[in-house]
Amino acid sequence: MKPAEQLFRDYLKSKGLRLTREREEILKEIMKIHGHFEVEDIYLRLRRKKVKVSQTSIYRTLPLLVESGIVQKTPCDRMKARYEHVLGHRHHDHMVCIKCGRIIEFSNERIERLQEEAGKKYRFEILGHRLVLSGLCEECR
Amino acid sequence: MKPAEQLFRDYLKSKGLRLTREREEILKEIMKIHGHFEVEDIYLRLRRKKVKVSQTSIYRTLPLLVESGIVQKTPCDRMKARYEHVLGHRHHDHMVCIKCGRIIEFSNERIERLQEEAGKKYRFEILGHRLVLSGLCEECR
DNA sequence: ATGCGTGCAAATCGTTTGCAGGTTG
DNA sequence: CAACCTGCAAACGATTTGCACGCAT
Repeated sequence: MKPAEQLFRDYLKSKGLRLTREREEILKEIMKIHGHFEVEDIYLRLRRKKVKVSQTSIYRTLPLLVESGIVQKTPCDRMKARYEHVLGHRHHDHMVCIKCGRIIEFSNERIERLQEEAGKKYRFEILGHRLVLSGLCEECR
Repeated sequence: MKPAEQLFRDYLKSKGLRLTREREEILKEIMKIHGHFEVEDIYLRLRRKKVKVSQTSIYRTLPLLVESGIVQKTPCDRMKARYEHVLGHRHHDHMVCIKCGRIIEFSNERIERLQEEAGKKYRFEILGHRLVLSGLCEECR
């Protein structure tokens, strides 16, 4: 069994919830997507494979996946929520184009280290962070 | 006349648009808010002062303010769009204690420079950024 | 058997749009 | 007058919720 599914199962059990076929299918599909996705993406991909899961179930499952640390909501300008799975993915930050909504992922080791330093300076224990650069992407500027 | 209003007037003129009473009131109110805001915030604040402006007008004015560089859309998780005015603000970042909610403002010149570098690497024009460290403050750890 | 889960359809919420009347140059 | 603006109400699209039935423990 894959770590993501194990994690999810443990999380659900700890909350007295169940790992149903639908939740399993949704998780499996999400783990196949490397990059951002929307609710509709999952729905269409599953439907294309004749896997029967309603959009409602996807909407209801996503918060559970976020809560269990497998999936993250990513920042966005648009109305539609975007997500990405986060297991086995190194941490990265985001640039969001305020014009077209494009999201560029990047990561910078030195920035991470400076954040740690800033934390120390204020005796603040950093448990997580989120850096978003907003601006114009190459095509929109 | 304040620079923001001048900027806006120039922008509008360049597009053949007009600086109406409504647009002026909206801009004035936005410039008073130091931090982020939502459409409804502006609406309620104006209404409380008996200034008559419809939500529709706010929705229609915000893109103009963004386009003219006075206001920025800030990335967000929620459904509601959030904005902030961007003129004449020194930038700072935040540490948020997840236990007591305390917010520590800090700024770090070297982090800013590294961000600029990262932007250049992707040919991304950075107009704003937002760094949030979440964790435990001195007293809560 | 007891709840939790499901899909559907209706409801909700933020935002956008069509329209009729008002204002500006 | 032509073009822009406004407020209202209706439309819209993403998400949430109420409900009746189904399924897991």
